Order: sequence, then C-alpha cells, then structure tokens
Amino acid sequence: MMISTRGRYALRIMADVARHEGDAPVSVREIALRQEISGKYMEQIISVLCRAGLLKSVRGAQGGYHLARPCGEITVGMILRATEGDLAPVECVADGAHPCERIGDCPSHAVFSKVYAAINQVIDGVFLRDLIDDAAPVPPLPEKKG
Amino acid sequence: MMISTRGRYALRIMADVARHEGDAPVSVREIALRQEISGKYMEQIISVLCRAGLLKSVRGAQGGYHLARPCGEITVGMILRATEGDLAPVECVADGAHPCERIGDCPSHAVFSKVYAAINQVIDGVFLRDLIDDAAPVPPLPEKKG
DNA sequence: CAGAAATCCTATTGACGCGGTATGATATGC
DNA sequence: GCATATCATACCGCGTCAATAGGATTTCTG
Repeated sequence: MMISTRGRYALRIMADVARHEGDAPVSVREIALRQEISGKYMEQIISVLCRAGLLKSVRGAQGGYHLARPCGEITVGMILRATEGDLAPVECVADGAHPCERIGDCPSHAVFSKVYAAINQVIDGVFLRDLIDDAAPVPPLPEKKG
Repeated sequence: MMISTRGRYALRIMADVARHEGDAPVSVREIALRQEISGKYMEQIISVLCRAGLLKSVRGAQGGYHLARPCGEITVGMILRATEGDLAPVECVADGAHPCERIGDCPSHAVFSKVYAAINQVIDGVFLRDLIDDAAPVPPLPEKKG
C-alpha cells in the first residue's frame, strides 16, 4: 500500500468538489459529511491542493472551495503528486533526481525506470472528469440544514 | 520512493549471488564487501529470500547461499514481493484483498487497479537473468584472502 | 575433538512519517 | 457583531524502516 490516505482522500475530495460544483463553493463540512473524513485532517490536505493550484478557496461565512480549473484539465497525476510527492518507486529514477552513485553497476535501475514510466502513464491519462463520470450517481447530502 | 532499501538490497543481493554462482556458495561477507551493505541487516533480508524459496542456504564454515532456482526462472516481481509485500498502490486492489466498503462509490478504484496492473506487468516481465546480463561486468572481489 | 567460520534467531534502538487532534487567528456574509 | 468559514501551527501516539547487538546453532578444517 504505497499511496497513503492523504492521496486517496485528495482524490475523493477533488471528486466530491467536482460533482458539486455550482455557484456556491463546497465547504469542508459538506465534504466531511459525505465522505466521512475527519474535517480537520481534510483541511490540511485541501490546503495542499490549493497551493498546488487545483482548488481555490472562498473565505468567510458561506465560504468553501471551487475547482481551480475545469475537471477535464485536472489529472489524477496532478492530484497524487501534489499530495504524495513524486510517485517514483525509488528516488534515483525520479524526474529531477540526482543519479545515485552506484549507477552503472546498478542492475535494477532499468526496471525501476520502467515501473516509474508505467505508473505515470496511467495517472497522467486519467482526468478528474473520468472519475466522476464512472462513479455512482451523486449521493444525497443528509438534509441536516432544513 | 515507495520501494524501501529492503527491496532494493534484495535485488542487489540476488543479482550478486546470481553473478557469482558456482560450486562454492556465496557468503554474506562476500556480498557485503562487494555491495557495501551492512552484513547484519543483509542477514535479515536473505532470511526472507530463503523462506520465499529464492535462495537456499549452506550452513557452517564455508557456507553461504545459492540460488534456489535458475536465474531465468526468478522474476523481479518474486524478489520484490518477498521483501516488500504486494506492490499494490492501495490495499483494496491487492490480489487477495477484501474489497473496501466504499466500493461502488469509489471513483479511484479503477485508476488504482490500472496502476497495480501496470506495475505487475513490468516487474513480472523482467527476470534475474536480464538484470545480470544488462549490468556491468563482474566487479573484482578485493583479494583480501591471499 | 577444538575452534573457526558461517548461518540462524530475536531483541532493541533511533529516527521519521502517517493519521489525527487541538488551539487559535483571520476573513466574511447576514 | 456574531456565526460561519478558511488558514496556520503545534502536538501526539503509533508503526515502520534501517540498522545494531548478542548470542545460539551448524559444519568444515586442522
């Protein structure tokens, strides 16, 4: 299990916001209710997603979050990299990596590079749009407000 | 960096043993000298590789390890799974996994399944034989014995 | 048979990240 | 001005990682 809850929650959060996009921003409390994620923990994850330019916030009462870009332009790769960091199987094959000192005598480098490429190909090929299309219809928000 | 030193060391250990296969078994001390890995730590990793049926041990003086099977029959996947566990990106897509309770409403499941499949395809398609063919020629063992 | 050389086994340690909680500051709609 | 939000830190318990340590067991060799 190499993707932690941070990345998994981030996907669910982004999908939730995408599904409920509208005039009103989506608040942490709404998402927490629907997704059953600790609100406080979610704040931290959302903060990362904002800084990564994937969400934008509306402060104050009736505030919340919007997608910063349309869901057809946001990939799973962007979301996971923002929250998990680069998904390289080992450090020395990552994008901006300093090559390890054993390269040249490293039998495994080629394999890890292939793994890295395979992972990226998948996560960069799936968009947020695809996630919400595939998924089940919008679950009802518990009408606690009325 | 989702593959820890255990898995990476395991690959180097297996490659080292494969390269130096012969009548005499390969000892921890030899490997430690060539690969610059802590001998004591290596013992633990090797112990796992033995239990996984990838290495077999020869006990006592002049003992050491042999490949349990020819290097054309050992895949990178076998080695990594033995030392790292299943390389599933999340638990719920692993082979014998109990499906998570949110399946059906989980937008990410399909993506993670694809990632999982892509990883397995790579690591199950590369054999120990390939590793030692690709790599640099056998490095000399420091002649400390003479 | 004694001892050296090796594997085997288990316990311990320090550092670090993960998952979450707590507290408070700041901004804003009503 | 107050409730409702986001924003920013600090903190904590826990498990894993990467070793280290110490000793028990097996076996070749002289």
